[in-house]
Amino acid sequence: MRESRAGLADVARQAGVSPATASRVLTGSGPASATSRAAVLAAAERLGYRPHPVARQLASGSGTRVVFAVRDERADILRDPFVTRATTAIATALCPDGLGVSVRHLGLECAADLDELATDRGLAALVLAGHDRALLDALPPRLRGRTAVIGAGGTDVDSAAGVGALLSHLYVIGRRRIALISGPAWLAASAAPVAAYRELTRSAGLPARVVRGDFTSDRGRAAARAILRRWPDTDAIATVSDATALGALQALAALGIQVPDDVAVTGFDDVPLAGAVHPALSTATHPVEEIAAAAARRALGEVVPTTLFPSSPVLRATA
Amino acid sequence: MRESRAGLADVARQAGVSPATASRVLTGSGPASATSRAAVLAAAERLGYRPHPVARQLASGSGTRVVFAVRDERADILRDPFVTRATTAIATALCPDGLGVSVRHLGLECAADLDELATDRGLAALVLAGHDRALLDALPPRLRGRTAVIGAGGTDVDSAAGVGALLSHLYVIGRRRIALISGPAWLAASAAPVAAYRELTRSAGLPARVVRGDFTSDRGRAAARAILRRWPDTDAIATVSDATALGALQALAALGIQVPDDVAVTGFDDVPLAGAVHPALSTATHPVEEIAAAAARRALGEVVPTTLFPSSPVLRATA
DNA sequence: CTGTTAGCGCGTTCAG
DNA sequence: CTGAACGCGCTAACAG
Repeated sequence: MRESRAGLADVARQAGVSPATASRVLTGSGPASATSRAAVLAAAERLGYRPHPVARQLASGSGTRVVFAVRDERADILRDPFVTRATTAIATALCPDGLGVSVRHLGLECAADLDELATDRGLAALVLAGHDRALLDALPPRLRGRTAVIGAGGTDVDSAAGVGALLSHLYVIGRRRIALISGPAWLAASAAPVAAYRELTRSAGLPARVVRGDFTSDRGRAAARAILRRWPDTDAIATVSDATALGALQALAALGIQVPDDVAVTGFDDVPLAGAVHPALSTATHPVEEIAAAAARRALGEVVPTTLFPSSPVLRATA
Repeated sequence: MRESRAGLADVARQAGVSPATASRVLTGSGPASATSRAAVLAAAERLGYRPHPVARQLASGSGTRVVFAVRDERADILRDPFVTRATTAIATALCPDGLGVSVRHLGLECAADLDELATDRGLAALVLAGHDRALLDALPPRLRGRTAVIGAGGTDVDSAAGVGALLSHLYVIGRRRIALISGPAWLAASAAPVAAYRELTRSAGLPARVVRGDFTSDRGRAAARAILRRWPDTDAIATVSDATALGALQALAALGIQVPDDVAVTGFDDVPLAGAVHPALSTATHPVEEIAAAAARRALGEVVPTTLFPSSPVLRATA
C-alpha cells in the first residue's frame, strides 16, 4: 500500500490537466471535456485518490458534522432506544461520506441553542427530533435548508396508520373497551394517534378512554393502573411507545391480570428487545435506519423523495 | 446578534497581539505571557469568538471525526442496545469539541478495513468494540495511539467482578445448581466471566454447567431449553447479556417454570428497558456513557486515567 | 516570550 | 472548456 497520500495535484499531473480541472471533474461541478474527464478519472483510480475531506470542507465552506438535536423535557432522552438507534443509523449512513454525527439534548425552550448551532462553522446539517411546528418556523435562517426532522414530531412515518392498524386489530380480535395511553402534550405529533383512536371509537361506537403518557415505562405503569381503576372492564390498552406498553404490562401482571386473555396490550416502535420479552410485545415496527439515513441526506441537501415510511403492525403475543 | 464570524485575526487585533500568539493562548499550546493571555482571552470573550473547527483541523492535520468500529459476525450488531448507546454517548461527548462520530461494522476478518481506515485523512481517532488481542497488535501504525477499545473485548469494565457478584448473590439466596450461558467463543473477553463462574462453582463445590451463548435472545432461549433438558434440577441461570437473559426468561415461561421461585435468572448490561419487563430483570449495570466518553477522549490522545469501571449488580425481580 | 512567514489540500473566482 | 491565481481560518515552523 502506497504512502497514503495522493493529492488532487498528483491526480491532475498524472492526467495532464490543471488541479482546477481535476477538481471540477471529481466534484462533478462545472464543465469538463470528455477527454479530460476520462483522463482525470483514470488517474484518480490509478492513484487510489481519496479526497481530503477536511480540506474540501474548509474550501467549500461546508461543515464536517451533522448534529442530531433531540428535544425533550428529560436529558436522559439520549438513552432512549429510538434516539440511540437513530443516532447510530445516521452515523452509519454518513460514514462513507467522511462525515460524523454529534448528538445534543435540547430542552423544551431551545431557541437559544438553535441560535448557537446556527453559528457553528463546523455544522454541515441538522437533524431534529421531538420537534414542534412553531420551533421549525422559528429556525435561524442559516439552518434553513440544512435541517430535517425525524421521529416523533416529524412527518416521516405514518403513525396514524400504524396506530390505526393496531387498534383495528384489537377490534377484530373482539376488544370493545379499548383504552389509549397517548403521548406527551407538548409534542404536536401526539395528536395524530389520538385522532386515529377517536375515529375508531366513534365510528364503532366504543367508549373513549384516553390517558396521557410520556413515552416512559413509569408513566405506562401508572397510566395502566389509572385506567383499570377508572374503567375496570377495559379489555385492551393501546399505547404509542413500547416503553409505555412494557410498563403497562408490569402493572397488569402485578394486578394478576392475564395478557392477552383479560387485557390485550400494544406498543409502538418495536424496540430491539420487544420480541424478547414475555409475553412478546405486539407493536408496530418502523424502518428507523432508513428514516434516519434519509433525514440526514435530506438535511445535507440531497434531494430524497419525501416518502411516508410505513408503520407496520407486528403481532406477537400481547394482542 | 453579530454577523456570526469573529476570526482569530479579529481577536488578535483586538488584543493587540499577533494571530500566532492568540492561537497559542486559545489552544493552550505554547508559551504566552500572563499579560497577553489575559488580553486574548478578554478579546475572545468580548467578540464571542468561536474557533472554526474545520480550519483548525486542516491546519493541525488532525481529523474531524471519530470512527466507532464494531466487530462482530452479524451486521445487525449495529442495532444492539449496547452499541447504539455507546455510539450516542460518544456523539454526545464529542459535540462540544466540534467532532462527530461515524459508525462502521467490521466483520471478524477486518485487517483490510483497518488498513483502509488508516488512510482516511479525516479520521481523528478510532474506537473499537468487539476486539481481539491479536487484531490490536496488528493495528496499522497510523492508528496506533489514536485507538481505544471499548465494551466486550475491552478491559474497561470489571466484568469478572460483575458476574462474580451476581453469582455470589445467587449463591446467597440459596441457589446451588447454577448454570451459565456464556459469550461467543471468538470474543476473548468471554473468558473472564466463565473463569469467575468456574471459580465460584469449584470453591463452593457446585456442579459446573456452562452453555455457550452469543448475546442474542434467540440463543438465550435455546440455551435455557438445553440447560433444563440436560440438568432438570437447575435452579438458576446466569448470563452475560440481558438479551440472552430475556430469551431464557421466555423459554422458562413457555415451560411453565416460575421465576425466580423455581429458577432465578440474571442478565448483564442493564439495557434501557431491563427494569421495565416483567418480572423485572436482575442484572449488572455499567456506566456506558462514561466508558464510551472516556474511550473517545483517550483515543483522541487525552490522558484519561485508566480506571476499571465498576459492574454493579442491580437486583430486581428475577434473582 | 513573540511576530513573521508559510503552508494544510482543496474549491473557486477570474482571465484566456 | 481550461488554467492560474487566490483564499478558506488557523496552526506550525522559524527567527527575533
